[in-house]
Formats: sequence, C-alpha cells, structure tokens
Amino acid sequence: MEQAEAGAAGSSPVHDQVVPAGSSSSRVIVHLDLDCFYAQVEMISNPELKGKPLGVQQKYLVVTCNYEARKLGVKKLMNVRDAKEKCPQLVLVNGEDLTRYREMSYKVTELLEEFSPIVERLGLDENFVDLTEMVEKRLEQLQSDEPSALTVSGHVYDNQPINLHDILHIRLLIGSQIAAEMREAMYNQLGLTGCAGVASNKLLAKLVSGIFKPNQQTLLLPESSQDLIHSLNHIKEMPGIGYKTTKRLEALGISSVHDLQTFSSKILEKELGISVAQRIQKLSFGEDNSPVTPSGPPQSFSEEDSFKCSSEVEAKNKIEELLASLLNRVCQDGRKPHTIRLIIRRYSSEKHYNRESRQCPIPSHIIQKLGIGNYDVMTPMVDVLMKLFRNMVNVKMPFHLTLLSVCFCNLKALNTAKKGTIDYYLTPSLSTTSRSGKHSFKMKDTHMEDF
DNA sequence: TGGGGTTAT
DNA sequence: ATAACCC
Repeated sequence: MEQAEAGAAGSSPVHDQVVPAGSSSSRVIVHLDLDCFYAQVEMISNPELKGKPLGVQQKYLVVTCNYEARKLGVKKLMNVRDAKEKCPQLVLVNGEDLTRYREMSYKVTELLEEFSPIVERLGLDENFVDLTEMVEKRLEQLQSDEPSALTVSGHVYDNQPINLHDILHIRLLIGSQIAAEMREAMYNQLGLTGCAGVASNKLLAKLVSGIFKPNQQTLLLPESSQDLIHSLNHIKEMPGIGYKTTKRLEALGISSVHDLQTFSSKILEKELGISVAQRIQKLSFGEDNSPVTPSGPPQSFSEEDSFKCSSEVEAKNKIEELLASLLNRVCQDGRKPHTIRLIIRRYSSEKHYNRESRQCPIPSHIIQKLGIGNYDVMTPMVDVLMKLFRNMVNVKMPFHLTLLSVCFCNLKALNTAKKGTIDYYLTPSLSTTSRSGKHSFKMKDTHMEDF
C-alpha cells in the first residue's frame, strides 16, 4: 500500500549497517487486535446480520458492536436503553455465553503459532507475537535484488521515512510484512479482520496497533516512539497503568505522560513501591522489556453469572448450572483441575470492586472421574462448593449477592507421574502401553493419590 | 458496567 | 485470599 523501494542493487543495504549487527538485542514485536471481535463472530454465525448495525448484549449492556452501529453513535459498554435511543434500528444478540468466542479466539492464536510459537494472548481478541527470530531468518534468506523485497506493508506512524541503511528499520519493515501475512491468513482461513501494530516492544506495538482502525496495520520506527507516547492525553491510557494507579498518580499531581517522565523517581518509589514505580516510569518513556510470554493452554476455567441471589436454594441452582458448563469445558481440555474456587459478589451500595472467594483442593476421588462421565462428579462437587459457600455466607442471616462464579484451576496434565517415582510404575498409561491420544486413558480404579 | 482472564503479594 | 492489571 505505501512507500519504500529497495536501494541500489550493487551494495545491499541489508549488509550496510548503521547499527552493529547481532549485538543489538532489539526485538520485533507485533500486536494483533481483532476488530469488534464478538460482533464479527456473530456475523459469521449469522450472515444476515452483516450490513446491519449490530450490538452484542450481556445483561443490560452492549459490550461491543460492529462499525455500522458505531457510525450511528453506539459505544462499547453502553447501556442498552441509551444504545436503543441513539440507534433504534440496532440489532442485539445475546453474548453472555462465551463458548463460540472462546473457540474462535483459540483458532486465531493457533494460526499465529504456526508463524512463531511465541504467542501471548491478552483477553480473547488480542495477541502478541515475538517476530525477532522470524525476521532474522528472512534477513539471512534475503538476496536483495528484487525490489519488492524491502517494501513496508501498511502504514508507518507519522509517515516517518524508512532508512534502508538502518538495520533496525529493515527488521521492523520485515516485521510489517509478516504482520500483513498474519492478517491475510486470519481473513482467508477464519474470515476475521483485525489491526496490527509492529514495534520494538509490547507497549509500543500495542499503542501503535490502534492508530489506523478497522482492519489496518501500522509500523512504528524508533525515532517516532516519543511522539507516540506523548500523543496519549492522559496516563490512564498507558497499558499497565490501571484504575488504582491512575488515582494514586493523580493524587501526586501526575496526569500526563510528561508529568510521569519528569517526576522524582525516589518519591514515586516511596509512594507506589519500587516495583510498580520503576516499571511505570519506564513505560512513560516507551520502554518495556517484558517478554512475549507464550500463553499455552489456559491456567484456569471459570463461569460466572451476575444475578440477584438471596437464598441458599438459588445459589445451589446457579452453582449447578455453572458447574455443568465447566465440566464440559474441562472434559474437552483433557487436563484435570486440582483446585476449585467459589467467588461471590455481595450487594453493597458503595465499594467499587468487591468480590470474595474460597478455594479448596478437589478431592482425589473426584478428580479421577473427571475425564469420562461427568455425571457422578456433579453431586459431590456441588457438595464441596456449597461448603465453600456456607463458609463465606452465613445462610442463617439474610444476604444479598449479585454474582456467583465457579473456577477450576491448578490444572495438571492428566497425571504428573515422573520417571523413577513410584507413581510412574503404578500408572498403566506411562510405564507400559502407548501414551498417544488424550482419549486412550482408562485407569479406572487406580488411586494414585493414596500414596 | 459483563464475563471472562493473568500475575504479584 | 486478595489486589492489581488486561480485554
């Protein structure tokens, strides 16, 4: 789409470096961000919705909407009544069940993992990929007499010119080409559109991905990084500085990125602790050395529902409903959770974030039955959860809850028996026959945990 | 604000 | 177990 032609054929710019070669620890990171993800999934499920203003509803909120709806004034997290008032033609679909979104989300991550295994998920609709190694490989392969080989893909932030003699520019340019290939693959294989940002770290990649908005990509060159971070109007827009930290910074008179850059490090460390202080002050300069951490399979599964609950019977019914869904999910995953947690939210007029939880190990005899028929496990699990419930809520007194959530965590890969341990030789699937598929286990009555 | 997730303390 | 962060 845009600029940058290859240099003169004679002296390859790739090997004519301004910056020393491999010594540079500079990275190439891409941030990919699907456009209004839930709405896209809904339009794929039901193509008749395409072209119409569409909102995805959870309870009384429009949590996201397509661009048709945005043009008509609907915003994310808008009240349904306000949205309908702004846009009476708005079509609403219920998005409280995340199953299809979650499935599509993992298809995206898996597609990206084919490019490079270093993929970090952020929510259901964003991914970071560390492209550094891929870019190095393409640079080695590059016999640069073909002019299209060094053309940037997509936008360049601030329209900054690319210097083909600067190896950092070249590497990022290659990154932009890979990002374009990723977006093409997402569209061709999954029918999804999204934005991408390419930069030298996660913070900058994430900030720059949102510059050109639906279905476009932007490359940030190092010389423009200060302009990018100073384009933020307030420190609350900095990823990594959340609600609480923003309030504490404002109390110190810090509201702009420049304020944070120039504020006394010593005082900041005393106010926020050395860890947070040093991290966010680096962020204010656009510095972020946090690695792209491969997410792998999820660390936890949870199901929640916000609703009014003031009796033990209501709680039990909801817990059974949440648990049934969770058991299906955990069954599909193949791993087994070893811990279960119950989370509640109590009704209280003030108090911003109030949630309480109790957790306990899942009894081993229940864990064993988890793989196959989840029928026997329902009743004992509900019993465990109701004990946790009564531990938090005095059911002899009136109570008023507004949310219940059940979480499975501490997931282990079937069994963690290691070679040389007694478990190893007592576990049929390990010491003797194949350990091929996740459907092949049937160690029905082996109570390994009893050792 | 929903219905999820993560890591650090 | 909670608190902070992210979507």
